[in-house]
Amino acid sequence: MGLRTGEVARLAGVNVETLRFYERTGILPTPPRRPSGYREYPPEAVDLVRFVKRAQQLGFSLKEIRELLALRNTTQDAAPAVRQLVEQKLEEIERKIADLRAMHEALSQLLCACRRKRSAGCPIIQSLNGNER
Amino acid sequence: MGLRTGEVARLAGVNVETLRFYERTGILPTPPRRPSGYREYPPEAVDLVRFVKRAQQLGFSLKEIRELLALRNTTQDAAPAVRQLVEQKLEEIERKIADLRAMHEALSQLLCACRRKRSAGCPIIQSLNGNER
DNA sequence: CTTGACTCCGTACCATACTCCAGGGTCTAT
DNA sequence: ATAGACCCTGGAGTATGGTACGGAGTCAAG
Repeated sequence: MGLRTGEVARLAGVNVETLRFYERTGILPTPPRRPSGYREYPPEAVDLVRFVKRAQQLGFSLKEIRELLALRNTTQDAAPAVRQLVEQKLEEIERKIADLRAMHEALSQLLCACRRKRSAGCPIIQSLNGNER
Repeated sequence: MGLRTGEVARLAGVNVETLRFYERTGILPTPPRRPSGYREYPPEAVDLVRFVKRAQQLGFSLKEIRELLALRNTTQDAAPAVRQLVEQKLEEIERKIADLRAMHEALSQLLCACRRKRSAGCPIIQSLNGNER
């Protein structure tokens, strides 16, 4: 009563080959197999794949996503190194949110046709123009 | 008194080749040239490249970024098609912000070690588990 | 017990976004 | 006037993230 590749793929909105690719590259854990060799995924596999897809849309690479996923198994008494990684990721996320907000603002401005005072530059570009990073 | 490729590249934190690549693929406008053939970039070119880099970190492809950049020249009386594109982008941005916030929440939870009641699943994965998109 | 849909594997191929030459010209400081 | 740092071009090469394919086995329904 596990899911087969085709079912997981359909439910998660990806190609079957993508599942194999994720397995090969360590994003997806290797699922148990039937005697026939067929993979039998637990239902959580679908959530996992959806997570990966969303995280990609947020600009995270598969490598980074692997790191994020590794944090799942972090015990409450996480090693300081892990805590540090999490803190770093939190900052990164905060930066992304700030950037997206600035971009949102710029686009809104553009939309509401509230033509700014002959602005000295394009608002869209200036939106993500924050000081060095 | 324009900037040369090396200067723009250094200031924007990219490779010189990347500038040429962006020019070839229509991300950067072709800059004026000296008689010698050397490119002379206006200072805004640096902002432009930085914008591209940031937008990429937010999960936008160069194709999408080209579209965003095209919106710069949108007049206040933008065609309805353009307005629609902007609205669409705004929604996309809102979704990304929501996803990032969820991710932030999940990671924070993990960090403060406030071990949840034997949660039925991993908070990180569940963070981006929102209903179909 | 066969048909049609599905799965397996390995390998090759693809698109995107760079990145690196080679072989040559330019610029400026000494 | 020449060294050393920089720029030019076209084209090949690389990394990432898949996608496609061929040949073979599996499985449920009729």
